[in-house]
Amino acid sequence: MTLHSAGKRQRKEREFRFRRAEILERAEKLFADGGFHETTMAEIAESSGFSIGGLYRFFSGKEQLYSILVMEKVRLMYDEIMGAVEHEESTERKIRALVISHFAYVEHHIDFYRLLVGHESGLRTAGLRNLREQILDEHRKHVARIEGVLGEGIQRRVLRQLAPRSLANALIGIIAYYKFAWIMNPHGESLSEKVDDVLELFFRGAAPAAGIGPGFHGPGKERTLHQEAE
Amino acid sequence: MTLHSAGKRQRKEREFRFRRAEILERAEKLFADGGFHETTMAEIAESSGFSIGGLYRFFSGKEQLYSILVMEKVRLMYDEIMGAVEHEESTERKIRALVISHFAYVEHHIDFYRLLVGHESGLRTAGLRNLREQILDEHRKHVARIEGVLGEGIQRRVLRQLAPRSLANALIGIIAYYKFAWIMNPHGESLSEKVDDVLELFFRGAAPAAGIGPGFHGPGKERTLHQEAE
Amino acid sequence: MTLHSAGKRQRKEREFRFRRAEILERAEKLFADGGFHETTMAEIAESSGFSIGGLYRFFSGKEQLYSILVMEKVRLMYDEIMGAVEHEESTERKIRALVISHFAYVEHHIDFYRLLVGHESGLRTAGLRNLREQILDEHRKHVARIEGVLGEGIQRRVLRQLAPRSLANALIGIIAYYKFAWIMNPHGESLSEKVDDVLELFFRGAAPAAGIGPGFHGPGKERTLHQEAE
Amino acid sequence: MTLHSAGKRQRKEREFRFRRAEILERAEKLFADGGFHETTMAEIAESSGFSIGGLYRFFSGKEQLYSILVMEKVRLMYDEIMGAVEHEESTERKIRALVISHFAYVEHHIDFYRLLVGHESGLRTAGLRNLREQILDEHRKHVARIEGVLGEGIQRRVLRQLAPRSLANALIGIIAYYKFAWIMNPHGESLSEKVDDVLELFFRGAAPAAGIGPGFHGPGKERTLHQEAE
DNA sequence: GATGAATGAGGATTCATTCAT
DNA sequence: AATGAATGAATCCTCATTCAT
Repeated sequence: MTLHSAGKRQRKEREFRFRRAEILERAEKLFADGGFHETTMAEIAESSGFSIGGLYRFFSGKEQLYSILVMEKVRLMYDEIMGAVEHEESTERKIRALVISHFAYVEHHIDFYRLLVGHESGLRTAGLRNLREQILDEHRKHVARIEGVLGEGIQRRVLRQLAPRSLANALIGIIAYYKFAWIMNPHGESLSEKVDDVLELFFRGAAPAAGIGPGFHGPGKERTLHQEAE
Repeated sequence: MTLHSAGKRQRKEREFRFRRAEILERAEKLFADGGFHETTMAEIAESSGFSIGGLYRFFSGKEQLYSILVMEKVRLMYDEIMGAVEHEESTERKIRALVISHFAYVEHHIDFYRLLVGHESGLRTAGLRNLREQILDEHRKHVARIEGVLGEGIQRRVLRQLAPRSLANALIGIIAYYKFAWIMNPHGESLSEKVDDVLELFFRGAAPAAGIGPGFHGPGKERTLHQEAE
Repeated sequence: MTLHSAGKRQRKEREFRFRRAEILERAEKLFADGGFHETTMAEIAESSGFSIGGLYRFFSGKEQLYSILVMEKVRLMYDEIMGAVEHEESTERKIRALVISHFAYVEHHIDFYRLLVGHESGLRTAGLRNLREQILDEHRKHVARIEGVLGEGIQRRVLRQLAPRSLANALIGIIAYYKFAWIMNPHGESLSEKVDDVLELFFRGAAPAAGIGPGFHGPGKERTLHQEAE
Repeated sequence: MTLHSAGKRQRKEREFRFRRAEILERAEKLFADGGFHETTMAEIAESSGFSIGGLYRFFSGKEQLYSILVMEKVRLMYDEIMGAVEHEESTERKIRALVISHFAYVEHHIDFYRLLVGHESGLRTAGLRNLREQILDEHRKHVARIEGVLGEGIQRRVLRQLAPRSLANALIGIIAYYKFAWIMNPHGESLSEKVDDVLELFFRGAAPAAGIGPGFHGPGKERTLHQEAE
């Protein structure tokens, strides 16, 4: 009977998780469409096939539901992205994997991205202020890991001798804006096609290659900023 | 008497504008702290020294107040930024001016930036959906102007023969993320110091200059992506 | 100078009355269109060309304005109607004059009638409860005067030996409903054309004349109610 | 279980209707006392033993509550009245039944009558303008049915060859005013006692029967209007 | 006297959360 | 365990009235 109860409990447990996940999935869509305040517990209940009271068996309240939803997804997202990165060896392949997986994630989780982009970060209640901090923490960890990759690349002389933080800012910024632009505009083209674009710009920058063009000026700021003046 | 009344009306008019601006300023701070929904008209009234009813002489409602606040500031922001750009002649100075003025604007309008970053874009009501579209429109216009600058740079051979849109995405992305990172982190360092960082990364990219290092491979993707593998 | 001031005061007085009347006239239209609550002091001010504060020189508040408006008009109405009646000598001419002047008054004061018909009589505040009583009082006086006319008619054997109150109820009811029907329906036909209709029905009733038709049954209820059964 | 749930649902349904009716009943009293605007949702909630929010399970808002209240009652009223009429065969009995049931309805639904008499018909909002039209529509239907009865009476030679509309106006007018007078005055006497009064006046009019009195003049307006002058 | 800006009480409505069934 | 009816605090907005200018 111990075995039996154990099995029963396990099944219950599994079922519990399953239902919880289902609620989160439906809520994700609703929050993405309407934002936190515009979405009501009644709508979430309706949409997920539960009763209003039933939701409270899985979550202690609306804020917790929202926080858990966002945090779970944020962690999954960064894990998935960094997982792809860690499978690679060379710095360049890592960076390429980073861009690819970032883009793939948006493309496959549009609702979550819309939710995240539309997330009102200045929320006043304690629970949601906390959420904001947690999201930022995860983001910071993500940045740190990227800095690690880039720092390694610098040591390997694949990247220039700049502050890893600066390189990370640029890389993340370019990736983030491509994602934003894609989300905000009519999705004619796939984001995945832009991977090479991003890599090209991140690695080689916007200026024509040295030695080509009016003359060679050596690396550095001076060249970059005054080249045209000549 | 005409003169007298005219003067009076002008004074009233000026005072009206002044008070309205004052309300907006206070509201900006509150919205930045708490978001749209968490901020009440009563708080705005309290904070700006008006009665609740008084606010309605200046704005037809909370949504209008918020929308006007955001749109006025967004337009001012882009105008100020692009104004600085247009004073420059060379492409490189234009781009440098763009970065500088972007950064300066954030530094001088922290509250507004926090508001904009925390702006919940998934708001359901007609008025706020409209606001979202207007913000995006202004943003698109801004991007288009930057594309113009970059397109010119391409013609002048100061920038590589890439799609202006791609260059713009990269530049805006890097700028935006620097701003975001600065807003979100303890503001030890000034953002203005980072201008050269951004320019360096945007123009020259993350890879070491060609012709320096293990060998020269000519420009192009191949080099960029496989250099390390060698 | 006494004379002078007296003249001045008189002029002021006249002007005061004139302005007051003008306000009431404009307010009448607004109240007729929108009812008491839907009409704001600001609208009345706007419509009558006064400032909001200015209205309070003539009336101590909205309820008083409304009450005065209604009571003055109600009294004028009944006075005008009964004035026409009193000019007549014979009972029948008096009754005819009553109908005519009732109808004429509606036709010439549609706004006021709409106001009166739309008047919410169950108002809770002391001032408006009082108004309701006053209107009823005037109405009762009007009914009493009509009863007087009708009582006289009974004595003169021009009217049947019924209770004057009953005759009055019938007459007033018929008149009132004609007015109501006319106000509520597309005003194709003029109400004045209906005067003879009303008189015919009031005097002679709906049943065919005795002695004409299947047989004579003598006056009285029996005939009226069982005639058809035969 | 189907049976069980079905029973349960039915019980719920019945209870829902019951509570809804209870709210309407209490609201009727309050609206009758204070009119639409003076009555607050809080009062209705208090009076009917619900919480404020609870009312919104039954009605989508105050206007809907009011509209439903009025329309349901208006329809019931006319149905009940005309139901009594339709049970009769002869025109005279029909008319008598009409008067009786009109009077009975007022006597048994004083609150509703007060509400209807005090109903402010000039309400500005869309919902209440609509209500006004609906009330008028029902009234028009009622008038049309009465015209039908009277038209039939004309064909049966029980009523004079006048326009059915005119006869209807007179009958309805007399009935309505008796009701109004009764509602507005201290209710010493019962309205039902007045039925014969009304019928006598409607059928035979106010003038003495022809052939009785100073002389016989034959039927027609001339007699009616100039009799006294002779 | 005249103005109209300012006040703020008051009311309809929403919705997260609870809890009796 | 599950339900969903009930609660009532919280919020936006209106507008009669006042009063400084």
